[in-house]
Amino acid sequence: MFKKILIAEDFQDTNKGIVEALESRLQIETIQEELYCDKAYNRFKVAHEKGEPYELLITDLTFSENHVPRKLTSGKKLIDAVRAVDKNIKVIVNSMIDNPTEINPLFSEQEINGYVCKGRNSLNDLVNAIQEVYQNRTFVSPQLNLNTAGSVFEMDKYDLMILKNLADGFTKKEISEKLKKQNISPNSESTIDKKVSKLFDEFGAKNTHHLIAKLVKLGKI
Amino acid sequence: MFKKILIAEDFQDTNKGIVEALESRLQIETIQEELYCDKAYNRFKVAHEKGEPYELLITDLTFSENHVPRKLTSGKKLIDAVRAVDKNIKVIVNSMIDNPTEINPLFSEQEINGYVCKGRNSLNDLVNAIQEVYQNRTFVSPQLNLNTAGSVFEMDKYDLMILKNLADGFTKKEISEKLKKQNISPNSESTIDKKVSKLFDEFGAKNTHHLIAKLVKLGKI
DNA sequence: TAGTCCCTTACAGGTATCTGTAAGGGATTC
DNA sequence: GAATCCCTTACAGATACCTGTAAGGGACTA
Repeated sequence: MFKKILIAEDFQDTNKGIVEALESRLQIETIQEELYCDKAYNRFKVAHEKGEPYELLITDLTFSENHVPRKLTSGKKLIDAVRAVDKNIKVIVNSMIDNPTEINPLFSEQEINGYVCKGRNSLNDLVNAIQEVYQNRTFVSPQLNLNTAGSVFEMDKYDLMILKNLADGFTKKEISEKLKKQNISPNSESTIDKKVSKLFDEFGAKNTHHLIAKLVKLGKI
Repeated sequence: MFKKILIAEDFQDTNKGIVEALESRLQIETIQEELYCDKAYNRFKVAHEKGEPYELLITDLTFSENHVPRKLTSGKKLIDAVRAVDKNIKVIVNSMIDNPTEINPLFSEQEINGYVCKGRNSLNDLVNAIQEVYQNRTFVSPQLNLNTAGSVFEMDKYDLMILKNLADGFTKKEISEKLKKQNISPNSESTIDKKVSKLFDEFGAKNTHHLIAKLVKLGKI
């Protein structure tokens, strides 16, 4: 089993819950917790330089702001920083995000080893994840179905781009002109009209205001 | 000090972190944790009927869905249900929400006794909150400044209502008619036009799509 | 080759949004 | 009372959105 684990999680209650669970359920010599990405990174780096590196990083993705100035503002940045020093360190992300479009890039781009979605079973999932990752396997909380990322529930990139532009205040005419400049087709205002109207049906929206509000709430925009 | 405390929190790691902290820092005979509102309510009711009531409820506001069918779907509903049985039970809300417009009604309408905002100091805040509430005082996490609720950064209720209706797909004409039916003034389409246009400036939005997207992202709608 | 299907596009008409002007009313000040 | 300020409202014109129709083209099939 891992001998040294580093935990980065800004919610104090969650942080303590994880430490307590790991101490009681796994045989790990050193479990170190930090509330800030920067502090976690410093601790990791010092240990690495002393030749006593951490073998596993467990980190949240979002870290709230407060008065303390920060260099590393998110779990993603922490992972990048840590991997730049030690590209072999194992990483498990522990977050409340359950959107496959956000989680998949963590595996494909940042090559994390496990993803645990916070919830009613997350401590059990986390223990399982640690054991799986220790065996060089990846782990994903079972309630997540990452395979559905490209399924019928996912909007295609084109539709998403249109909606993002609308949400950013561009008119359909402006979007049409943008597309023409970039030689992206289709690009007529009429087609954009129709694409958006189709999304009304798919998402049960009455108009564009409604659709945008829904999609932002769903985290798709 | 309280003898019986009931905790409702759906994140297992957070849940355990709270229990562990309270057990180690406060002298409380019974600390009962539940992951579901319904289960928490049942446990509360049984204890009440047996004449061994819980004296304090600590609850989150949001509880994620899963396959388990639920009657009580949020902390707010749990509080209402519990207070309907025992109007004297003390309630502390422990949530990550930091928006005064959402928190203030908890005090004014649901008459909660304390609010702890999850974060890097939330376990310490929670311990303080329990001690304050035990002394019949209210407690709010110090990083929250609920007094700013009506300040320049907060939108007034009227504007918010208009934007919510727009985000729900109603046209300004429909909103105007709604207001007239409810005898709420002002209610002309023209005034609504102007209110929204003013918000464009305040929030740096180009049009209504942009404004709605921004406000949803800010959690105000 | 002809027929079919689907996507793209243009266009038109109706509706909704956005902006500006102007008129009226209440509150305050002088 | 008169002047001023602010808010509400009506109205008008320009722009943007939404829907429907129709024409054209590419892909596929018979």
